[in-house]
Amino acid sequence: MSAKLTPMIQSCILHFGEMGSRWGINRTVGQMYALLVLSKEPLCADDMTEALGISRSNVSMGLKELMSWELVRLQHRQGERKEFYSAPGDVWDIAKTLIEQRRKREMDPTLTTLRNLLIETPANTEEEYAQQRMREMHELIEMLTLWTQEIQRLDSAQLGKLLKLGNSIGKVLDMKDRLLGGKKDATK
Amino acid sequence: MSAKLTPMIQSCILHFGEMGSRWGINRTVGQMYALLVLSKEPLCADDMTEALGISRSNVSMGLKELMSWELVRLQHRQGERKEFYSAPGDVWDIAKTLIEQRRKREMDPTLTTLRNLLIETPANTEEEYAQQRMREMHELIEMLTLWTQEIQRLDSAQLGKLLKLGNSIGKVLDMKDRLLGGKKDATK
DNA sequence: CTGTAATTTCAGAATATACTGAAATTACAG
DNA sequence: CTGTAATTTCAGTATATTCTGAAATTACAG
Repeated sequence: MSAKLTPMIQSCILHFGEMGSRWGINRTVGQMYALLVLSKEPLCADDMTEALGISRSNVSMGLKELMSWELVRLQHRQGERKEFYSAPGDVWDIAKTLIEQRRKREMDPTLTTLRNLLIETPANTEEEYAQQRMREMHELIEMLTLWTQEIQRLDSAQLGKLLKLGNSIGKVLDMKDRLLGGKKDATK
Repeated sequence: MSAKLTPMIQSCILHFGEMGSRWGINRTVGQMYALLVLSKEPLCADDMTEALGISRSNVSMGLKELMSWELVRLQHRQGERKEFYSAPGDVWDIAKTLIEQRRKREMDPTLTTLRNLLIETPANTEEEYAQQRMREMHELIEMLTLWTQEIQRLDSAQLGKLLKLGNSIGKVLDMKDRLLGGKKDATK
């Protein structure tokens, strides 16, 4: 990581690099994305090469990865071949994309696998039990999937209000409790 | 992966092994956990060694990992040195633990880092902009943290009702919209 | 205590992942 | 078209992770 990044920005980039490896994306890709998010202006591949001190080809592969996650916007400039990249201006958009992509990569394949195993007829008691567990997992993951879909509908203006209200999630869940026929009546 | 697992159970275990590597836990640990979840009876380390065809020491390290995630229960039997392991009987308990642990590993360190960077005084315009993004990220992650805490309060009985109602999450969010002063009135 | 059946640790081997530089390809200004 | 400035690909290398077997440690039945 070489030129012209201030210590503060460097620290942040390094941290997201480390975190990146705990998510599916690797360290370098994490760093690249942090760099993009923290930059006001779109960056070209060479900017990233220089800022992070990694090879040009590594940047190219990282960008490909970020594109496949739909986390970056591509921009051209008049009369220039060079391509410029930027992250969405709204962090909630970024978060929603991450949630959506992770759902696709982590939940969808599992739902498919479980469904296929659940249509088989259990051969013995063990399989009966195992299928029961699979059924529960399937049900749960399907619900989480629904959940993530609903989240996609929340735009950042709504989210902003939510934030302003403090812990209103708690209130929403309390409301849900009533909705679900908790012991108390609907007027609290 | 050797003895006595039926094809159906094998497939499921292999799948969760693959998925495991997309989460923080590695393939073997994923397989071990699937095996535990699908088994009615608690298993000892040797059972896992045999069922998955991996070394005894690998099982030992995997169990250590699963213990650190608090995903397994440890049981002893009268007059035996051997230890037996099992997964919680309720998949929602498992999911809640996963959510909680991932929060600890993925969000908490980031919140700390961001907080530390945000108390610094920006040295120039770039840092000002960068700090603004960091502030937004911090706010968002803090909210997600609150969210996960609320989720911990949901017990599986409540979740069961939720499932029965179909897509009631949508309804809950609609209700939230109204709560947040969406444009429409509260009667839909 | 003591013997032994169990678990844990750890250095080295196997495997998988990430990174690089050089060569191939592509896009477009002129 | 053509030349060139850019991006992409990929084989080889470097690095990191996972797995193993052997040795060390631990727990407890007797």
